Amino acid sequence: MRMSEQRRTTIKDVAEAADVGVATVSRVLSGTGSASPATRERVLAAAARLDYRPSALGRNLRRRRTGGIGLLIPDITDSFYARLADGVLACAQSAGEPVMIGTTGDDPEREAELIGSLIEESVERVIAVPSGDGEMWGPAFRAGLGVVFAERPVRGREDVPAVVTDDRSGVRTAVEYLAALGHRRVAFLARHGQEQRVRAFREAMGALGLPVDEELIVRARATRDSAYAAAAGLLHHRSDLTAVLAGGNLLGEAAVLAARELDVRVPRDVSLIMFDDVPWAELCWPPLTVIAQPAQDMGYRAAELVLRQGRRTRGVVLPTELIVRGSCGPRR
Amino acid sequence: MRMSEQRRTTIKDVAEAADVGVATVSRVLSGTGSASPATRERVLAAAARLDYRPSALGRNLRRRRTGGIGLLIPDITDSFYARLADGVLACAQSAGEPVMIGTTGDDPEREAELIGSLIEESVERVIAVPSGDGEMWGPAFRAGLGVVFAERPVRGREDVPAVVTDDRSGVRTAVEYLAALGHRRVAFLARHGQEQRVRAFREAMGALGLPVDEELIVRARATRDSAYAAAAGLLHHRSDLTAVLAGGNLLGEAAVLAARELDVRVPRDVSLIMFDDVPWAELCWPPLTVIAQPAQDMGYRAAELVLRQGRRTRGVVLPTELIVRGSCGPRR
DNA sequence: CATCCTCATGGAAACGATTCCATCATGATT
DNA sequence: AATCATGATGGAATCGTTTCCATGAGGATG
Repeated sequence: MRMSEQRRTTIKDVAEAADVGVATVSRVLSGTGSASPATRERVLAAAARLDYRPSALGRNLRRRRTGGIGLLIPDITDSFYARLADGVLACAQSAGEPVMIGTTGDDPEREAELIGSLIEESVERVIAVPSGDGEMWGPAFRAGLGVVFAERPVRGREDVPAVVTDDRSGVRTAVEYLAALGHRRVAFLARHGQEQRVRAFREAMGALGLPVDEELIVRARATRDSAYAAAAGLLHHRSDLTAVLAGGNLLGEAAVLAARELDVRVPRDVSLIMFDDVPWAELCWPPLTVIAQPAQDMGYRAAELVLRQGRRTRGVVLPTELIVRGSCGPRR
Repeated sequence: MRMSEQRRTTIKDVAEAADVGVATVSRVLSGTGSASPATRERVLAAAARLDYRPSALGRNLRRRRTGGIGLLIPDITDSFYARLADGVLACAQSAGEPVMIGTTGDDPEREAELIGSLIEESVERVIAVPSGDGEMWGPAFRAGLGVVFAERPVRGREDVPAVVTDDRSGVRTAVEYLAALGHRRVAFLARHGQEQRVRAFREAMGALGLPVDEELIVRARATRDSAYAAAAGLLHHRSDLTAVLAGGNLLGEAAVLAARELDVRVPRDVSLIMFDDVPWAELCWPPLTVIAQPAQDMGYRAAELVLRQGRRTRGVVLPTELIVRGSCGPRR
C-alpha cells in the first residue's frame, strides 16, 4: 500500500543527486552542448538510478510545440483507412513519435472540431483524409501546422502535399478490362468526394467510345446503409447494365449484398469490379476482381512526408494494380 | 505569402485586450471562480475577437497531467480491434478527449516501450489490449496511470478493471451447437493468449462428454501467416476432424482459405464456426456461422470506465451471440 | 607574463496556463 | 458609525523543461 501519490522525479532531483545544475543535466541528457566526461557520467548514473524520464509536458511547453502526429480519417472501421492508419503508425512509431487519432465520419464539421483540438494540443503535424473543403483548413494553416493529405487532395489547396493513388490509371484499367469483356453499359458506384474518379470514369469511357450515362453514376455517403441503398437502387432500376465498378470496398460490399438480395448473379448477370483489395475479396463468392491500392504504403509515405516537412515537398502518386479474380465475365 | 511565423495568441493578449488581469480571464473562460457580468462580457468578447484558444500545453503543465487517453491494441488492421478502437474514439470524442493510439503487434517489448512513451507524455488514462504479463505493467501503475484492460485481462492484475466478452458462455454455445449437429471431433484454432477460451473449450467439451484431444487444439500468433499455417496444418494432418472452432476472425479467415486450398468443403466436409462477427462473414461462401462479440461496445465501455475512474470500478463482461449462417452442417 | 580563446558550468528567464492569496470596494449587520 | 462578510480582481508563484548568458578555469599564443 503506497502512502500517497508520490511526486514524479524531475530534472531537479537528478541535478541534486548528481550535484550539478539543472542546465547541465538537460545538456547531458539531450546530447546538446558540452559537458566533461566525468560529469556526464555522474548525471547519467543519477538519472538511471532515479529512473528519470523527462516530462514531455515541460519540454513541449518550452519548445512551444508538441511532437507527434495528428491523424484524421473518416472511419477506422473501413479496412482501407485502417490499413492507412497502420502505415502511419508504423512510420511514426519507428520515429518515436506519438500519434493522436480522430475519426471524422466524413463530416466537415467534426473535422473542423478535431482540427481545433489538435491546434489546442499544439500538435504541429497532421495527416488527414480531408472531408471539408479548402476553407475548413484555414485555421490549421494559420496556426502553422504541417499538413499532408492522404487518399484525396483538397480543391483549392494544391500547395499542400498529398499522397494519393493514381485514380485515372486505376479507373482506366478497370474500364478497359470491362470493355475488353464486351461490356458497354457499366455503372459507377461512387462515394461523395470521389469526383476525381468520376471524371476519370467519364474520360475512360469516352476514350473507348462507350456511352456515358450520367444515371449510371450514383453516389453514396460513407456508410454501409447509404452504400447499400445506392447499390440496391442501381441494380433494381437498371436491369440493362452489365457491369458495375465500385469506388471503394464499402461500395463493393454493398454491391455484393444487394446483388444477392435481388438475385442478380455475379458474374453471370453483372460483372463487378471494386476499388481496393481487402482480405475478404478472396473469401467472397465469387472472389472479387479488384483494383488494389497500397493503403498501408500510402500511410507510411504520408508519415514520412509530414515528418520530413522541411524542404519543399511535393505530393506522391501511388500506382494501382488490377487483380483478376472471379467477379467479371463476358457480357451476357 | 505570410510575413513570418506569427505568435500564438495567449491568455495575456486576451487580458490586455479586455483590460483585465490574466487570472480573471482564466476564471471566466474556465467557468470557475467569480466575475462580474460586465467583465465576463468583456473577456468573452475579447477572446472571441482574438480567436483565442487556450494552449493545452500550459494547462497540462500546470495541472501536471495530460487529458486524453492512450489506446494500445495489437493490430489496427484486424477488424475486431478496429471496431474496438472505434468504440473508444466514439466515447472519447464525445467527451472531448484526445486519443493517442499505438499498436503493439502483440509484442510485450513494443508494449513496454509504448507504455513508457505514454508516461513521458503524462497521459494518465490508458485502455489496453495487453500483450505482456503483470510486471510489464508495473511502471504504469507506479506512475499512477488509470488503466482499463480490454478483450483480455492480465494474470496477476485482477484488481485492474477489464472489459471482456463472456468467453465461457461463447465457447460453450459454439460447442453445444456443434455437438447438437453430431460433431464429436472438433478442433480449436486459438491465438496465443486465448488460454481463457482454451480452458472454456476443454470444459465445454468435457461437459458434453466429448473427447478432448489436445492435438486438436492448435495455437497461432496474431498474424495472417501464422494463422494460415496453423489452419492448414490442422486440416491437412487431421482428416478425422469434422468441425473447427476458430478463436478469432484472422483464424477464421485462415481456415476458409486453407480449406479451399486443400479442397476441403465447408460445411460438407468440415463445419466451421468463428469467434467474432465481421462484415465479410456474410459475404464469404458459405456465409460463416459466428459467435458475435460486441467489439465496438467493448471499446465504448472501456472508455467510459477509464474516464469515470474515480469510484472503485469493477470490470464488465459482455455477452456473445450465436449467429447461424451457413458454415455448419450435420456430421458427415 | 599578459592576453585571448575555449570549454564546462550554473543561475535565471522564458513557455502559457491555473490558482493561491492579498487587496479593495460594497453592502449588511451590530 | 464601526465592523464584518462577500464578491471581484490582479499580482505572483508554480508546473518541468530548454536555452541564453555570465562566470571562471585553464591552456595556448603573443
